[in-house]
Amino acid sequence: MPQARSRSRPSKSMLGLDAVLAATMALVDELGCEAVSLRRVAQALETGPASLYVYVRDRQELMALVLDHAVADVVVPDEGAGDWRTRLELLVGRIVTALAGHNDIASVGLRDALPGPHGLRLTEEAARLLQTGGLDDDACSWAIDLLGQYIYSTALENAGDPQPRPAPAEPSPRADPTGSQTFTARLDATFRALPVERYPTLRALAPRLTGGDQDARAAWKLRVIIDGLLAQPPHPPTSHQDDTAAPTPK
Amino acid sequence: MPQARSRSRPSKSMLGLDAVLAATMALVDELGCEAVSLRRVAQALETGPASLYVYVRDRQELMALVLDHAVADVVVPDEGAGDWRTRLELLVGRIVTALAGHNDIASVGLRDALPGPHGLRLTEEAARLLQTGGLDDDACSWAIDLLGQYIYSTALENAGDPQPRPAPAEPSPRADPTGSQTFTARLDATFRALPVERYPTLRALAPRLTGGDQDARAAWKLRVIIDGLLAQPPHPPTSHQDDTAAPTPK
DNA sequence: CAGGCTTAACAAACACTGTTCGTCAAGCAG
DNA sequence: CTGCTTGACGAACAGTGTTTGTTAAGCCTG
Repeated sequence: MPQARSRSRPSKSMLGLDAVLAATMALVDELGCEAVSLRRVAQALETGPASLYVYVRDRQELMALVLDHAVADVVVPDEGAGDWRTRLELLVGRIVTALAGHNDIASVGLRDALPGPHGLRLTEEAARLLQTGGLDDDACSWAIDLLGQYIYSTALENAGDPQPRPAPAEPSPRADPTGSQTFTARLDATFRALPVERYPTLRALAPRLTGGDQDARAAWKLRVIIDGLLAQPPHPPTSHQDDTAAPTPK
Repeated sequence: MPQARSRSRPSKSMLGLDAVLAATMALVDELGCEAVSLRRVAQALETGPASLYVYVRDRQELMALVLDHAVADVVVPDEGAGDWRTRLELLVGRIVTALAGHNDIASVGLRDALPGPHGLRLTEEAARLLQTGGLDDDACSWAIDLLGQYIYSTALENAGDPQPRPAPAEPSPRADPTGSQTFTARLDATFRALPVERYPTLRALAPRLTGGDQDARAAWKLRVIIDGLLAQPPHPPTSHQDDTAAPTPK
């Protein structure tokens, strides 16, 4: 029996962790992760930066909580959605979409964020589906790792320009082409400007390297990964055979 | 004559871009990417922070140059190394090893860095090998994308603790288990501490999720990706068939 | 040689950043 | 009433990236 929590309602409105997360998420959507400072969050809540430390230990922890909050509404596909593979593709796709909808929040997951409760919920489901697919425990564990990398990388890639650039007061119409465009556009320009004699393959692929529908590309990459998982021998022999293509030259 | 100090030394002049990159790389190796500030780089070079802006437009550009510098010494496997697949696995493995050897420098590539000359050189070779393997242009382009995500994510994962934590003066012997260990160790602890009834699969996989040899894991993941690439139909029909497993519910 | 021009180097400053410390107001336990 | 906890917050600290203006040196032109 939990003792009735004294809802202390002092002078101010007890801003609460949820309000902090919501405000931070809004700022992430608008300005991008790096531009979100504790002072801006506090300002949006009409308080001082030190007040946030009641609910959060670090800026890192705040961003990790926001990252987890971003996937809170992802629902796992139920049994009627299809077989395990269809369900897994659906699940992963939903996670990517949820993350990509909040600017570059996925970059937090790529670096140093431990999975939060919602992330763990989705990870559990993904692992369960992989086991249903017949993967053994080792493949399952490493597949979870690989899928995590795919999810965060792809969400970040689909998130669009990570730096909306606060738009200086006078945006010169004939701006420097290397600084004003989208990241994808700059990458495209880089490939198209390559000298043909030194980079024949990349020049030939240049139109395709950055083009195409993002969702179709993401779905294709996910299909590649799952096909690759299914191509692994379901039961690797007891001894390691890692000398076939080990990337350790030393 | 206001100043006849010893500072104006001809030998002091011309610190050079290479010296800046070398100093930055050393600091990245020692402190990690985020802790590298322009002031620290300048201090290592015995100069002021503004001097760096002669060679570099941004901090971003500096880090991008360092990232490219990190793969400068990667040699592409020659024709005697084996077939295209063996050569590709060797090439990618070398890139991952080179990046992982410089702390969390790979995080720069995951975010916002355009490929530099050496990155382009290696990308060209990877694309060439993929074409040799029989992949069509679309698959080749998207495979380059996928391999890039794999390379940076895996290099970052293999780089070890991204925050060496400057070690406070009084490291309490009974330290908080959530703050003092390696990231991998904390992740491992997170999985092992999960309630069994809610996360049965993750709890069962917990020992394997974070364990194992990093190089073997990386090689396995790369094998999965290439197997998946080979499993794709070599010639997708002219029209898109992206409705089979598209992750866009809308 | 003088004069101009370019370049590298820097000091100082600006507008911020994350984080900590000390304090203050409110509610509750004794 | 006193204590004590909890949340809120002003002020400050030690940094941060970047800009600006000012030097000193080298180099080309005349």
